[in-house]
Amino acid sequence: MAIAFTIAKKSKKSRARMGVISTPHGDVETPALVTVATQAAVKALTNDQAAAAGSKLLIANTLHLHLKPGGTIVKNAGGLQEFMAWNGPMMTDSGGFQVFSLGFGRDFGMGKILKEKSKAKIGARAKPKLLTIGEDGVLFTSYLDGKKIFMGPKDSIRIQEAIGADIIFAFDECTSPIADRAYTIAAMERTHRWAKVCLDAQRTKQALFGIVQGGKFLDLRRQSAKIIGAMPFAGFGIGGEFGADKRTMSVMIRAVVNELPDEKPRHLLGIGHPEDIRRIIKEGIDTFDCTVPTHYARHGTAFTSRGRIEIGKAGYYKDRKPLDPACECPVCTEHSRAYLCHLFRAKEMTAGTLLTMHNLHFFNGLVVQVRNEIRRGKV
RNA sequence: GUGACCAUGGUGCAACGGUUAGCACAGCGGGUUGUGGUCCCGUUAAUGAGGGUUCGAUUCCCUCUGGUCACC
Repeated sequence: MAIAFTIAKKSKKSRARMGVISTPHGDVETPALVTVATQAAVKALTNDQAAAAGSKLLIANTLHLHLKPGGTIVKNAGGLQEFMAWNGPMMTDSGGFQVFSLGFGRDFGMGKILKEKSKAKIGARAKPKLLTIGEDGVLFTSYLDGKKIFMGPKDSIRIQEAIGADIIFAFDECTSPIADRAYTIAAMERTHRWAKVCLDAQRTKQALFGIVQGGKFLDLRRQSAKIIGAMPFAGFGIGGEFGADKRTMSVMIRAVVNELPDEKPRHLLGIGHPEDIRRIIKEGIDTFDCTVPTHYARHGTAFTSRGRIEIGKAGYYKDRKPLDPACECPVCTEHSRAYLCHLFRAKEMTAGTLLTMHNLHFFNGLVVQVRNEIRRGKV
């Protein structure tokens, strides 16, 4: 394996642990937030800005980079890190989430976490329009030019090998939150078969993580974790949805973590609102990625120690305080809410940049705080 | 001074002699958890003033007020 995972301390109060993931591109202290850089860029930021905000480990996306510019371009540029000049560790997500997000997600305007009000309209047997899922993989319709793109587990691994991140993920099917038990079982079992194909296909020394599925069904989650956890992966991702509320999420993660080998890193895919961070770390999650700090920033939401701020509200025109008086990030030390409000309403790109810098600083700070609490035996 | 054209939410436009006057932006509220890079949903808000024709006028006519353009 090209990465090593060292656990420095296990909590006595929870399943939390702290440690270090060592990669050819440097070390990452865990627990860690993985900053999303889908298209080989943290949207709105330069690499230096992302690093200054405390981001150590980035995750790019295989399907997106495959569509543009293509794995070969990245490979010929010297690999992902060389290509984007990021001097640190990186992951690539396999494209499995896009089976959902470009399918059901797009067709029904749905996130992977189901909100009560969207439930009614969608038939349980509805099929996404832009893709077809088969035993060997998924036929995507490119959102860029309408071309049909086939991607199966072997293709995803080939592409991730070309892209060359330190940690790569098995190709899975992220099911929609409305999927019924029968469909979830079929998709889960297919994901398990694909996991085996990914392991067999791999030719590089990159760390390959398997992905646990099983949707909102606790027994399926256990089953999936047991099967995937027994495979010789370097680490594990936990994907899909986790039920209706935060407590259910904890229960599901706990059930999965209990089945996974203790000595290998566990990555929670796509979860991480501020209020989730301590909760998921306590269940034994080592790394997690989330678009919330960056995505919300570009839509005008700043996260602060005192809650969310919608910086576009006209009232902030007159507010000369920083976003978060308790924050020491460059945005909070230099800029007022009034200025940020103006930038956002004037649609200046800088608004997205500054809010992203702040949000990442805030989220990374929360993780550091929890890490320190583990160190001091408080979590 | 004369003539033409115009006057519709905060702004820019649309509509028709007939029940709830449409759209965009702005405003306000909400959403956005393995990112399709400024998005999605909801909501507030208007026929310049006065008279006339008509069953009924934002629409047609007159006057006034205000504006734009042209001419003297």
